[in-house]
Amino acid sequence: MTMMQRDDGADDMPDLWAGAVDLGALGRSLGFALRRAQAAVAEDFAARFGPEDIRPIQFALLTVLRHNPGLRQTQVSFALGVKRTNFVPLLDELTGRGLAERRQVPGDRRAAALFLTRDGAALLDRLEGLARAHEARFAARIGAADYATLLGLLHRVADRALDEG
Amino acid sequence: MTMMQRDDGADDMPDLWAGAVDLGALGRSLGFALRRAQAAVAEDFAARFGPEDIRPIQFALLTVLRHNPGLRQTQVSFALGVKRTNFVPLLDELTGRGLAERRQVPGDRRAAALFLTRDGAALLDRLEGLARAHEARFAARIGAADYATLLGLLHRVADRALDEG
DNA sequence: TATTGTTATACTCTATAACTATA
DNA sequence: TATAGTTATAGAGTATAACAATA
Repeated sequence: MTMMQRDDGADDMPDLWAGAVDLGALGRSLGFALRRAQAAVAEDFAARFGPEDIRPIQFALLTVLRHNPGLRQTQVSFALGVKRTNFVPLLDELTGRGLAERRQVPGDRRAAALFLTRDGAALLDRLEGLARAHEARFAARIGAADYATLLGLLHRVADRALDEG
Repeated sequence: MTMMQRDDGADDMPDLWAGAVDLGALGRSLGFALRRAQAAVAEDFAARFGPEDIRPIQFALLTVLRHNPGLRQTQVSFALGVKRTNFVPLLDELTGRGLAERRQVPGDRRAAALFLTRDGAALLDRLEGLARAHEARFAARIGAADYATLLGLLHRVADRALDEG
């Protein structure tokens, strides 16, 4: 129950103490609510995928490659919301670990088509089990119906209408 | 309508192209949905608060100081979900700009009590108008009722039950 | 001994500019 | 001229370890 720090270096960030503080308008801030939810989800993800040494964006990349073998680098980076310039080292790490690979594109010698390797596919098989448990945790926390509602609302927030600024 | 890059350095990360790619299980991933929503909200925040040179966490800090004058550094950092070690330079920047200040605590010479300065309060008055417009944009995007629902669901995701791992 | 604030440091994420080799 | 991928770099965000002053 105590929210004290562990002796030395390692802090923790107790969401529990926050209750004692008046957050004012932050309580009605979408950005702040997203931040808190992100932290909770990221913590659970790290606990499950950490032993496999896989971060969220890496899992997302492997998943996109499985469902879209042969996509160009730029297409994948855009789908993930990662600038193509930052995508390079991200992909490099996975290719370096033998999980993904670049292949030449017949018609265009500039382009690289991306594929999962056999090892990458095998790893992803295992990761998908972790992912299901990860999602299930939050579905259980707020209820399956609200979980589905939440996913839909988040995507509606992200999918800006074309007539908006 | 084109999602081409602007000539040179500046990429953009078109969420629109993502539709052409099969995201597979990512479509049912809470973390990925949070990431997309975060990006949309952060973009709007930056457009509005950028001219004031205020980032989300800085606005959050100013807001907490207004509603809780005299709190200790550690309490504020915990309320914001920022480790106290990372909180130091964050607060330093605001005190350096004359927006917040540390004061001595009578009973404890280790501690620092935090307050908004007059300038900080004046700035926050203006920022709160920007914040209202910022929130209103997303309330309008998905509807006021769904916006309220979304806020509630996000906080339920973050507020872990005590009997959970 | 424990806590408050602090420094130093490292790693990840994100962003811009500019380059190369192709087209 | 424009595009695909790349490099270099800088700014934030976040993490751990360890210290001084004080309790």
